[in-house]
Amino acid sequence: MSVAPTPAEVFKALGDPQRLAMLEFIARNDASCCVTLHGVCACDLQLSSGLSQPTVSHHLKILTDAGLITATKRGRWVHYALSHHGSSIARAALEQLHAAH
Amino acid sequence: MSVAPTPAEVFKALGDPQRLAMLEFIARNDASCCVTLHGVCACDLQLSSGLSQPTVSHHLKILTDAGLITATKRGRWVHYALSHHGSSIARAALEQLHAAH
DNA sequence: ACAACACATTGACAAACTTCAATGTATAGC
DNA sequence: GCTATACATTGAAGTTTGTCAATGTGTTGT
Repeated sequence: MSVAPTPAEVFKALGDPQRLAMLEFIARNDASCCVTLHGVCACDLQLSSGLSQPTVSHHLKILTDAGLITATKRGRWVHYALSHHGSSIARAALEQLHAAH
Repeated sequence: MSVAPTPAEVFKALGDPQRLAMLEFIARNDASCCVTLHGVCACDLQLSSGLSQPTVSHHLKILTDAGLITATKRGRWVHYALSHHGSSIARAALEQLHAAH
């Protein structure tokens, strides 16, 4: 579905305070390493951010398209977890800049 | 004059293809390690990007404010070089995300 | 089947961004 | 001084982004 995101796309997704806060919230409550917890659903982010539900959904789509998080639907909920795909692209882009130095 | 840039500011500055290309150009022609070369001036970036002079100046200001490059005026020219300040902020923000994981 | 819930999508609007033409500022050379 | 050069700033146009209200889709429980 989503093609490989470009470095600029990843950085652009990271370039919003609200989305960075969402990422941090997901990171702190990530359950991808300990399966006992249920992880982070969109309603949690709606509560923590104070934004409206459509706005949260919009930001989550951008983060997902950038490969920064993964969305897995379980029942009525969609659980979000960190994905290393996007951030590794960002890290590689940063490294490449300083490698040419 | 410029206060410490926030991670979101740095990422936003990186989130534009033209600015990323400029950064890469500056990185490849950086002279901060070998003083014999004269480095990159704004006119070089104008030529390599194909953008107008005011647009190049605008992007360079954004990159400078984000702490990603430094601008040093020598005579009529302003020479731009990579700065590790901004990118280290970006790297730290990425690390912090995965440290909480 | 029906109601309630979790989330996505659409439409709309204000703010921000990208871009360039025109103009301003400072430096170098005559 | 005057002219040319290198870059910054201003003003304006078109596009994109962030946000929410309204609505749609799918799932759970009764």
